[in-house]
Order: sequence, then C-alpha cells, then structure tokens
Amino acid sequence: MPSPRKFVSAREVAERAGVSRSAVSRAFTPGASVSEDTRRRVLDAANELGYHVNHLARGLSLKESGIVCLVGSELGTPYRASLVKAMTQAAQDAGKVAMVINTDRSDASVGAALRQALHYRADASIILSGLPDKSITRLCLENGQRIVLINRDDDQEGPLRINLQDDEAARRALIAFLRAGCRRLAFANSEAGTPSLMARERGFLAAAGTIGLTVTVERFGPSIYDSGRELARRLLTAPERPDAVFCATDLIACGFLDTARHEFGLAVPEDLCVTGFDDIEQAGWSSYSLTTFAQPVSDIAREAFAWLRLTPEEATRRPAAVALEARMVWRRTVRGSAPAPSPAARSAAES
Amino acid sequence: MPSPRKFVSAREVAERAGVSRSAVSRAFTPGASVSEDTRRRVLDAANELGYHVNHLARGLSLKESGIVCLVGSELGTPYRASLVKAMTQAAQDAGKVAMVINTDRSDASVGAALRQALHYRADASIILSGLPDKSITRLCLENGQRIVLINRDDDQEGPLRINLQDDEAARRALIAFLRAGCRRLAFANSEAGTPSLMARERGFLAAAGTIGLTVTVERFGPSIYDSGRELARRLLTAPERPDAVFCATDLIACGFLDTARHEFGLAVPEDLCVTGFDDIEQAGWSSYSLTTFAQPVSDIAREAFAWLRLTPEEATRRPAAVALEARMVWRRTVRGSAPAPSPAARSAAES
DNA sequence: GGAACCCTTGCACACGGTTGCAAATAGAGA
DNA sequence: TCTCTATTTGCAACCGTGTGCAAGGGTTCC
Repeated sequence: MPSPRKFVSAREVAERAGVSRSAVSRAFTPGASVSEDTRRRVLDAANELGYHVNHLARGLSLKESGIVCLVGSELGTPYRASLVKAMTQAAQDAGKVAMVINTDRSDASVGAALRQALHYRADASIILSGLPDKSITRLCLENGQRIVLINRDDDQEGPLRINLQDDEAARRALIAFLRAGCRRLAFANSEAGTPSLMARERGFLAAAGTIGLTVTVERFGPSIYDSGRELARRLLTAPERPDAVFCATDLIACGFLDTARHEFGLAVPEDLCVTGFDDIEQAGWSSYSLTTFAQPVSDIAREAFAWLRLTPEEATRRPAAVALEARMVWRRTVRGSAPAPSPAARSAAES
Repeated sequence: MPSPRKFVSAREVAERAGVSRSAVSRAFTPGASVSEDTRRRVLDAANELGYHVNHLARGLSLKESGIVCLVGSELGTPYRASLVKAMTQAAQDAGKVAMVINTDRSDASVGAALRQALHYRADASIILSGLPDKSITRLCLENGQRIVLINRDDDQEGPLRINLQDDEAARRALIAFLRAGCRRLAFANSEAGTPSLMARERGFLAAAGTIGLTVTVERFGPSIYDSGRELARRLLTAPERPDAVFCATDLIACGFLDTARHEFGLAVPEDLCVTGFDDIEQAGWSSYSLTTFAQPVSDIAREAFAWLRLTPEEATRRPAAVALEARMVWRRTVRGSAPAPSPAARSAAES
C-alpha cells in the first residue's frame, strides 16, 4: 500500500494554483517578487497537496545546503551530550539543521566524517573531538566549507578555534587548594592526551612550579569514570598520599571520589580536596557536590554560530581563535569558601 | 581568500580523465558497467581534483537521500544521549547518516521536526520522544517516509513501534521487593505522562493488586534528578513511610536515593529498597549501585535499522510492533540476591 | 570471412528547485 | 484615451547526478 517516494513537486502545486512553476518557487522565497494574491493561492494549493520544498534540490541550486555537520566521539558522555544538545539547538535557531557523525570507531574516521560532510555539501563542520589531518582540512576549506574546532588547540589557519582558558582554571584550582592548606598536590589525568587535557595538566604544574611545589602526575586509560577509580587506587596508595587532586574531567573526578570514599574510607574535603572540570550535571548531585570548572556550553555554541553567520570575508578579518573563561563552580570538595569571583565572572553573572 | 563554494563536479573529473561524464558517475556506482581501466583513470582524476560525489544531487535523482532523521527532546540526558549515540552509529553502519532535530522548545515542534525531515527527503524518521499528530504522520507515510516510534505506545498504523516490556519489568520489580520482605510499596513518577512511564506505573499497580497490596503513587515535575529529590521528600515524610520504591527512571531514582540517604539518613537497602529504570551509566557508579532495568539501546537501534532495510512491501507484511525485554540489572539497592535469570535473559547472556 | 554475442561508452533526458531576462499587465498621470 | 513606469509573470537555462537506450568495438564460433 505505501507506494514509495511519491513526493509532490512544485509543478503540481503550480498546476493546481493555476500559475507557473517559478511563481511557486517565489512564493516560498522570502524576498522574491510575488503579488500577495498569487502567494496566497500558491500557499493554499501547497497546503492542500502537502507540498514541502525539496531542500536537496534547493541546496543544489543555491549551493548552500543548510546542513551543519557535528563530528565527535563518545557522544553518550554527559559533557559531549550537552554539547551536542546545545549545538543542535543553536543550529536550529540559526535556521540550519545538524547532521551528526559519530567517530567512535577510530580517530582516523574524523577524516571520513569530513568527507561525508563534503558529500552532503554541509555549510560547516564543527569538530568536537579528534583532529583531522591538514590535508582534509584544506580540502574542506578550499571547497568553501567552514570548520570550527572545539577544544582542539590546533594551529591550522582557516578554522575557528574555540578554546577554554585551561591554564587560568588550573591556576585558580591551585589557589583554592593552597587556601585549604593543601601541599601534597596531584593531577589525575587520562591517557587520551587531547590538547585541552594536557593544557590543564601543564597549567597546574606550571602554577605549582612558580611557588616551588611539585605535583604527582598519574595518567590512566580513557577519560571515563572507571579510569578515575583506578587513578584513585594508584594515587592513594602512594607512600606520600596527596591531600589535593585536580582531576582532568568530572567523569574522572566522580570515579576518584567514589573510590576515595568507599574503598579508602577518606572524608572529602576533610582528608582530601578534589576538583574536576566540565561541570557535568552529575557534579551537582549531592553524592558528589564537586567543586569544578564549567564548560560554558551555550556560549561555545553561540560563538560558533555567530562566526558561521559572518560572510567569509568578515570571518577572515576576525581573529580565528577565541578563549572562553571556565567559570569556577564552588561546591563542597574543597575546604573553605568561594573566593571573590573574578571581575569578568561577576559582570557576566550580573548581565 | 577562501572564495566560497567552488566544489569540483563530475564534468571536470570527466575532462581530466578523458572520459564522458556518465563514466564518472558509473565509476562511483558499485554495480555499474565500467571497465576496470576507465574506473582507475576516473578514480585517480577524482583524487587529484578532490572530487566528492554530490549527495544532494544524487539524492535528487535517486529519490533516496541517505538521511535518517532523529527527533527528540532532552538530548543531554544520559539515557537519551546513549540512544542518540547508538542510533547515529547504527545509521552509519547501515550506510546512512543521521540528522538530529532537537524538540526541546515545545512539544508541538515534533510536527515541525517531521516537516524538516520531509524538506530533506529523509528516508526515515526515528522519534525518540513526543508524539506527532496523526495528520503529519500520515503525510510522511504518504510521501514514502518510514517512521519508527521508540517507547511511544501509539496505535497508529504504518510506523514501526519499538517498545519495552514495561509491565513485565514492573512485575519482576515487585517480586524482588516481596522477596526482600517489603510490603509498603510506592511508585515515584514524573508528571511527564509518557506512554512508557505510565505503563510502568500501571504494571506495578496491577501486579501489586493481584496479591492485594496497594501502592502509594506520587508524581512530580519532569523526569529529572531534582524531581527524584522532591518525590523523596514527599514520600518519606508520609505518615506510613514506604519500604520499597519503584522509580520510573534512573534519573529520578538517583535523586531519590541521594535525598533518602543524605536528608533522611536512611540506609539503602536496609531501611528502604529502590529500583529504577533505564540502566544509565550512573546507576552503576558506586555511590548508587542501583538495581534497575536496562534499556537494550543497541538492540533498539538494531531493530529499527533492520526494519528500515526491508523493502516497503516486506515491512508491511512484518508485524509493526516489537516488544523488547528490559533485562533486570541486579545491584545493591534491593535486599537479597539476584533471582535466577529468565530463560530469555540467560540465552542472551550466553551468546 | 561473417554472424552472433557481450561488454563498454556516450547521448540525452529526468530529478526539483532558483533566477536573469524579457514580456505582459496594472496603475498613474497628462 | 494615451503614454510612461513599476510591478508581476513566464520562459528557459542551470545546479550535479543517475540511467535507459542505442551505438561502437572486440571476441568467439562456425
């Protein structure tokens, strides 16, 4: 019964409305020259027939598909999921639609994903994880496809790079630890080695170095909860147990906290101070109450689409990199109370 | 510098390779009739020029875009995110690509989302939440667009409906509670009123009714963590405090557990048994160790795409609804040990 | 050498839109 | 009523691809 693929086309609408096919097209094009009368007639006919403009054909002739490609891995993870959510929403607000490509299979598949984006003539690609090699990036750029890199601290020319001030966050974490009286510092990282994770690690070590403190660094596995558990076992059985741990992500921090409390019987923040990074929803759950740094997800999405709405000429005039502040979210895994917010954070909170 | 939109087309490849344009098309079409020699020449030329088949044009002429639309709300939520992840992966494995449309703004926008799917001539739409009205559904079906409804217990003809055996899960939860010696039962639900949530509630009440037990039902807010907290406050201050609570989702259960433990000082499972539903990742974190029922996310995705790969004729011959088992995941929020698994579950575990 | 056959190739049309250009129509002013 | 102008309309070409059809070329078999 469901005879497939019988979409109604502009010609049928034209016949029914008694106008030409181009009139139909114009009726659906905002700025076009149509009389109010025919416009009505066309819209009515279209409604009765269930007509929907074919965006494939429109994209073909306009050379603009209205598609934005989101490529990333681990999309089920709280932070990534919130980014996908924000991006799809922002895309729709900008009159576009998001096509999401999962690159969990392998890191090389970022290239494959971008090829897919080229196939569909996506207006832009937003890369949430992994890093495409320069050749494919250049190919996209040459074909007029815009690229946005999120938290990839790459130095390629052409893409917009949106990053967080990871080192500033690390510095503030250190200050908080010091105010709490901690001196035996540790950094719990995954082995993923992504630019932002490494920037946090370097920033923390550098800040500690300026006041002559050393940091125990431990790295293990991917950036997931279970890695946090293993990292806790390694760090907390060390001869000189740390009294403050900066975890590279909230997921790691949650695993770390659970193991510290349930396996080692430690009290947080009394015996041990912990911070995370991302401010995933679970960080606010009362089993964790994790002091952490917020990824300004909506701001990231807003920056990305603001840049995409520029013309290519404007975009090249604009600086190709923005660094957003990761606001500190003070909860209860660090002793003491919140320090005065930075001026930038305060003015943001007031607006 | 980035002069926009200068994609290379098949004609240019044809000129470079010294063949006709149709030869290029055939070189990229698996079953087509081309000699190995020209095929090589075309592929080489395409590579040098950076040619990528235009899927918009291909979709236009094939009447098959290769796009599958995922529409849903609350995509940042753990369960939804895992579903999106599984679906995008399954789409790619099936040689398609997922377009995701966020319907957070309003529930009426499911219709708008489906219109968008029509615009892009999506081969199918998969609806994760909300329910389209019959008129728009029929419009999609008439246009040859397949529809899959996940956990929407609707009775429309045409779409594939994938559901879980919610009532069976509720029955097993009840049995577990009874084996733990609980008699004062409660059901903690949100006010969302979606079919699957209500099916769990009804199933639990019905099962309890058959042995003459009554259930205190409380409903509050959306299906989120904070609702679980509020539900705990309401249920645990009642004159006759329940000793077993079935939470409609894991998110609610996590909030419920945190409040029960931290605000009311209750021990779980000693003072109170709790189950959830979904088996989100956090349910396995050691702060919760929640006994729950797993949404077989990969199976759901597999079912959906298996059905989509059928021809329309085959699909209509096939039953239009499947009910998957929600396997019980036994952890530590219910007293006692896991009952013998059901035969179905055991054979699944062995494979 | 000629006929029958198969594989490969190119032509031309279709898919469903958009848009420049010229014709037609309506409206205004003398 | 006639002319001039502004708006609306239709024609036709184009976007980039797939494919039926017929023609070309090579091989095999008699």
